[in-house]
Amino acid sequence: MPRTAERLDEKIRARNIRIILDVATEVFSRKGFDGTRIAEIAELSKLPKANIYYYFSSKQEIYSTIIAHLIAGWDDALSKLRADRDPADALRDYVRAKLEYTRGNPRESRLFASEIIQGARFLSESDRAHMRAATDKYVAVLDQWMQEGRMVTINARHFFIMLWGATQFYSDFEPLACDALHRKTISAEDYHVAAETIVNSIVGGVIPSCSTDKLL
Amino acid sequence: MPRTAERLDEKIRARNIRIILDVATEVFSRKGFDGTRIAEIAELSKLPKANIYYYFSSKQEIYSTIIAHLIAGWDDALSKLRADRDPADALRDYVRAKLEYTRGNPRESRLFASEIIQGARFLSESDRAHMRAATDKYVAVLDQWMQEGRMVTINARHFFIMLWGATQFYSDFEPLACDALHRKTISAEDYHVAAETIVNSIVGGVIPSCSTDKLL
DNA sequence: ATGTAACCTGACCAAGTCGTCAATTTTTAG
DNA sequence: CTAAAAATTGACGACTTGGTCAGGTTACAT
Repeated sequence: MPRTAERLDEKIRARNIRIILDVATEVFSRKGFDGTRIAEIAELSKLPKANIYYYFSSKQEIYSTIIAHLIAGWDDALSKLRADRDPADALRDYVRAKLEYTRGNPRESRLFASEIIQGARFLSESDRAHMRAATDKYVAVLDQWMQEGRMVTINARHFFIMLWGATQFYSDFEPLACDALHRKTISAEDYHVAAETIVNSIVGGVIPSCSTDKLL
Repeated sequence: MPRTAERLDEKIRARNIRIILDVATEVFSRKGFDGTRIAEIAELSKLPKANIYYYFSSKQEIYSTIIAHLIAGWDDALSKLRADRDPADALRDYVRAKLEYTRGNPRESRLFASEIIQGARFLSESDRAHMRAATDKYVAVLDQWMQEGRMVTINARHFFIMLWGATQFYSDFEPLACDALHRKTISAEDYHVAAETIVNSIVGGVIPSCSTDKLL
C-alpha cells in the first residue's frame, strides 16, 4: 500500500509527530538543548522512548525540526511595515502583531530565545541569512521614511533591536514581567497595555510631528 | 592555625572559588542549570572534579551562589533615577548605565536571562521581593514625574519592561544583535549608538516638550 | 622538626544518558 | 480473510552524570 493508504498512515504519523514536537517545544524551551532529556519528552508524550526514535533519529533532529518550523512564523509581524503606509500606523500594527504572536506562541518564542542565548548553535546559516535579509528589507523601509521626513533620523537597526527586545520580554521573561506588573499571569489586557505603552513612548519620540531631533 | 593563617589560606581558597565561579558563570550562562555538567566546569577550571566538590557541596550551591551574587549588581543603574533630577537626563543616564553594565558583564546578564527563561526556579523569593521593591520604588519616581507634568502619562511598569528588554538584548541575544547590525561582534561604539538610539526614541516620546499625549 | 589543618585527587558508585534492536502488535489494502 | 507495511515496545549497551571517599600532599604555626 504505497500510495492509497497515505491518509490514515499520515494520521497516526502526523498525530504522533505533532504530539512529540508539541511536548518537545515545551521542554526544550525550558531546559535548552543540553538540558532536555528525551526520556522526559517520552513521558509527557505518553509514548515509550523507543517510539520517539521511530519518528526521529536523534534529539538534534527534533530540535532542528522545531527551529526550522518556527522561523517561518516570524515574518508576519514585519509585513505590517510597508513604506507606503503611515509610519505611526505601521509601527503600531507591528508592535501589536509582534506582541500578539509572542502571546499566542510563548513556548516557541522562549525556545528561540533559549537557542540564541546558548549561542545559536543549531540555527542554520540559511535561517540566519533569511532573518538578516528580512531585517535589511525593513530597515530600508524605515530609512525611506526618514529620507521622506516622515520619521526622525535614528539608527533603524538599533531601533528594530529595541522593538524586538521590548516585545519579546513578556513571554520570554514572563516571571520578571509578572513581578514587575504585580501579576500572577500576564493577561490579554496586559498585552494590550504593553502595546499601548510601547507605541505611545516610541512613536511619540520617532514621529517628527514633535520635532525632537535635537532634543539631546 | 585557626586565625593567623587566614591570609594565605584565604588566598588559595579565594582564588579557586573565584576561578570556579568564573568558569561556572560562563558555562551556566550557555547551557542553563540542567545542561551544565560540573565535569566541564572542572575541565575549564583546570581542577579535578573532586576539588570542585571540596569547595561547593553541589551543583545547585554553585549556581545559587552566582545568582545571589549578581542580583547585587542590578541596583546601580536604577539609582540614576531620582525624582529630583531632570527626567530626560535621568533616563538617559539610566539607559547608558544599564547598557554599560550588560556590556561589561555579558555572562552574568546571560545567566540571569537563562534562569528566567527556565522558569526562575532558583531565584529565591527574597531576591524576587528585592527586585519587586526596586521596581516599585522607581515606578513611584516616574509616577511623580507624571503628576508634576514633567513626563507624558504612560504605564511606568510597562515602560520599565521596555527599557529592560531593549538594553538586555545586546548581550543576551548577541548573535541576533550581530546579525541585525551586520557585525561580527558588538563594539563599544555600537553600544554607544544603541544608547543614543534608545534615548532619542524613548525620551523624545516621553518628554512632554513635544506634547504627544493624544497623538494616537 | 613536627603536628595539624587545609588542600588535593584518582578511583569509584548508583543512577541516568542517548540511542539501538529484535520481536511483537496494530493497521491497512486488496 | 491474508500479507505486508506501519507502529509499538521492553530490554539492552556503552557511556556520562552528580556526587562520595579514602588516602594522599602541601602549607604553616610552633
